[in-house]
Amino acid sequence: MTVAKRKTNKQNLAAAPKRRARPGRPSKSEQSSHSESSRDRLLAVAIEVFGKLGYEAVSTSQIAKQAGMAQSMVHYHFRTKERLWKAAIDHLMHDLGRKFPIVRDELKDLDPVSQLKVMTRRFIKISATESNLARIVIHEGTVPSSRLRWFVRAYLAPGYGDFDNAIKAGIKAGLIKDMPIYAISHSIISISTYAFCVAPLVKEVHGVDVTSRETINELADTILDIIFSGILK
Amino acid sequence: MTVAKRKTNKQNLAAAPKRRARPGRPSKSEQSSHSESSRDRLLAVAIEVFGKLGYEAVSTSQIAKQAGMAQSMVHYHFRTKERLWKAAIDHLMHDLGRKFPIVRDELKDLDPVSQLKVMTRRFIKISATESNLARIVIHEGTVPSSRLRWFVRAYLAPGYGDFDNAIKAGIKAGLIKDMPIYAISHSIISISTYAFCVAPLVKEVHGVDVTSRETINELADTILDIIFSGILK
DNA sequence: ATTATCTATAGATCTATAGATAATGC
DNA sequence: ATTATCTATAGATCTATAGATAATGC
Repeated sequence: MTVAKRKTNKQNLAAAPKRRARPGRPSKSEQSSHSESSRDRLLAVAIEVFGKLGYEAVSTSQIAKQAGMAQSMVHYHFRTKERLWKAAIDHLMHDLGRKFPIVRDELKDLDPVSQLKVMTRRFIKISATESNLARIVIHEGTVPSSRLRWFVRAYLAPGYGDFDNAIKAGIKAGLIKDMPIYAISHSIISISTYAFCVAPLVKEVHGVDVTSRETINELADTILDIIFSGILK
Repeated sequence: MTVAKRKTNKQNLAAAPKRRARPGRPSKSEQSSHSESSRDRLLAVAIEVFGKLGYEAVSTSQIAKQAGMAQSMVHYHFRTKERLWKAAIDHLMHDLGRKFPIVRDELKDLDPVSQLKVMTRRFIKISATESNLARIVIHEGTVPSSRLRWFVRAYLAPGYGDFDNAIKAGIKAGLIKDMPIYAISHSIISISTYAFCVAPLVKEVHGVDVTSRETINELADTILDIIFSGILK
């Protein structure tokens, strides 16, 4: 019975660091050759591949292999695949919070519309430079699950809340049209993330590389313009 | 060695029809008890679950089970999982073409902006009632693959082309701002699909059910308004 | 003793094929 | 003979655990 070699989707998403193929705790000199701890490398790879392929489609072997260690290390550090996923999200959100520091305080003196503009441009930049967040949100958002509920409670609801509040204030101040708030925030968020999420699709359809600096700026300008004043002249 | 029962994501996405658990070609009377042929049932289930979970995350057993037949029937009808995926896309696109008939001819007499408005509203309605298309696009769009290239060539490029052309004409006529065309079409498409794609997320965050008729209409009105004239008063 | 690594393996599940079985259609 | 179904199975892969091994740190 000849069985065709099973093709899985392990298409070299990143180069794996050389694996030390012998058991036992590594010596300090060995450790320092990787700047990151193995736990951190697992997290970094997890964020990448969970974003690209989604939770179910990724195996712990793939992750370990790309991080350059044995599959069992995933379970040594995180016990289960699900806990690895949660730890990866925590790591990602903490990281983003550090790289793109928090919103509201420094914007206090601006009117709500100016606040919203700053927030939107910042959000576009985040989506462009860290598209894994938006990808993970979309992968998880299509099906109800305990992971989704946890993610929403822990991170997404507060994030949406910032946008919702600015929009609400803008409507109250008579600056923004009186439209349903959820519809406005989802519009802003979708338009700010989509193209970066499906970068390979955009490349395929329009030949545009949305990861290049100039394209990101061009897209950001266009998106801001559309959101606030539409495409009509 | 006690191994925890493996939890896969087979959370009853739909009720399976009762399976006839005996071999041999079914008699005609048996056949007519299902209105659809087993091939069509497989396609319908495939569209649903590939949309929800993505290609890799779905197994042929899950699909067969939900369609109420043995796993091997997938291979009898489609030979491989990949061919099932392609057949499902073909079926879906053909179906949509039938339900939402083609664009350009009947719109010839309108100015480009009016054309674009009609196209956008139609696209929103498609996304709302058949969210599997948008979901599959997003699942496939995040990673380059042969499936993505095929999908773009066969269906997506022509679809985007319609929008691109209307936008181009609008810019030429001086009605639409001179912004990059790809940026405008991706903006329209993202804003028209996102909320329906991540319906469970919207439900979780804002408590809004985007599958209800009134919400769909409300969202469509808001989206059209934003795209063409922005959120500012 | 603790920590961090590896190899080996259990038991479930995955895709695909082989082969039995029963109805249809010529 | 052809078509449409099923059961059984091969061989790969998946998650998780057990247990060996080697370095660190007390």
